[in-house]
Amino acid sequence: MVDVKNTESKSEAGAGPLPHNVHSGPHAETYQRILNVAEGLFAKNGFSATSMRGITSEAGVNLASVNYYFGSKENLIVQVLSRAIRPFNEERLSHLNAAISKSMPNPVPLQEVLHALIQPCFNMCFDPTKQQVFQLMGRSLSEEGEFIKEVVNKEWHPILAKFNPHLRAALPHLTEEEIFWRLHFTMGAVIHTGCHHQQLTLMSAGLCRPDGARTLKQIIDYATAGLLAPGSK
Amino acid sequence: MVDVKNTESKSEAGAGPLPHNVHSGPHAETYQRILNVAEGLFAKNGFSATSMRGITSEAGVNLASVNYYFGSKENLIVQVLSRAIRPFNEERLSHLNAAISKSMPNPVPLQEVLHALIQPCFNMCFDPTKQQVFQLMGRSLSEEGEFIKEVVNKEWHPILAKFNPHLRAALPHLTEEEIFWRLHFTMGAVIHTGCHHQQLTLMSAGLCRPDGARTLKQIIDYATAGLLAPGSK
DNA sequence: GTTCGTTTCAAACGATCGTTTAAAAGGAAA
DNA sequence: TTTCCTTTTAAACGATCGTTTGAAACGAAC
Repeated sequence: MVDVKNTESKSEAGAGPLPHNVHSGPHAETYQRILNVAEGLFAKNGFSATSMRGITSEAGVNLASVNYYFGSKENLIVQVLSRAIRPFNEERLSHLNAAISKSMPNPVPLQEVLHALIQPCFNMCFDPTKQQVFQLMGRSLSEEGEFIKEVVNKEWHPILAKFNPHLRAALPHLTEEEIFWRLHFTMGAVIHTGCHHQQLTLMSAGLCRPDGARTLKQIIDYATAGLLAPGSK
Repeated sequence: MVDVKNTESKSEAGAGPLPHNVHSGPHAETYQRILNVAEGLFAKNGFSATSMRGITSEAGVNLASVNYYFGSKENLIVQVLSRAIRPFNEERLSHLNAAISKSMPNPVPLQEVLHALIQPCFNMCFDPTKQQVFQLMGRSLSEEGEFIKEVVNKEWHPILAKFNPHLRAALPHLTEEEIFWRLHFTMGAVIHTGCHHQQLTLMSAGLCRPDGARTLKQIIDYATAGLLAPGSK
């Protein structure tokens, strides 16, 4: 048996999604199955309300498998979050790079910067096979446990660094501080809409029936105007 | 002993904050102490991560007191939420009514409608003695348990009904559907900012140091422009 | 077939959960 | 003081929690 206790419990998880254990062979199936089921249950019910027994029974694996592969529930949460966020942020970056190439040598239009930032959100949260991932991210901001926010912030930071200069170029009338404010508002609108769009349907008595394309257009129109509003500069 | 089991467990909680038990006398102290402590712990750690033992020990009351006065943890959550939301929404309405009187017979300017809707949020979440309440409301949208969302929606509905005609009057260029979309975006920005403003400080590396007044001005500028953006009408 | 490292398994660990119970304590009315 | 109802209390209920254990099952190497 592999000794799992020598590994740091507060594991920094190293550079990426590396499993808690060194494992090779057919185990990959169990490992991945746990990740997939955990992602769905965490998204649906929250972290603390999801039990390891709920995960393992739905995944059809033994209860001890989670601690065998991930060491602890806390580390499982970190792995689930990291895996969920990564491809999502990669899509943002590839959209932005495409927009940069297309606009070269001119600055990227604001709408296209916003599109690259936001489109992956709604592409995800209206896809029945992936919507749980976005719910998961929205939930992770409100959930107890500081280590959860750390994961989200760690993944968000390089995205911000890449988008920031293009926002500054597109919004020369704003101070850097104002850009941060309005970007924060925009992300709030995106996250809230992505996670709670059923509330919009409810509030409008069915008048608004959000889907990916319509939601994207509506929020880009709104955010573009909000960001372009006069600043103090 | 009062028989508590004949009362409906899935209690609709009647018309308001009425306690689970009919009680009169000095008990009010225990009852209120539970509500106050529960509010703080729910806000800080979430509903399912907060235990009854944690509540009662911090409140200095007996463990059984919660079930005696509230019947169940679920009903305690409902009571805490309802009590927290009510004065907050009353402040919104009184601000709106003041703005109506001032503008009479002209329509209320959009900025003032937004001010009435938003100001109580930031008045609350930057007040150290009340900030937990807003965190609680933001959390309640993401938390497991459908009954939680029901409470929030029930309290939100009359607010929407009262504000809606003034939004329509101030935004004649938008369809009703578009107004709902953009109002939803605005509330997303408000809730996200109110609940996670420390993330803004982090993201801006300390450049943005939100306080009630500054946050209010920034978000009203942003949301006004977003709502006034051209529509499809 | 035997060996050895990996993975799975059933079972149990101690801890904590929300809730219930029956008795004790308290306090006003008689 | 006695009565009656309200409130508080300590203790226990069964259930579930995350985690650990040691043995069984598996699969390649020899």
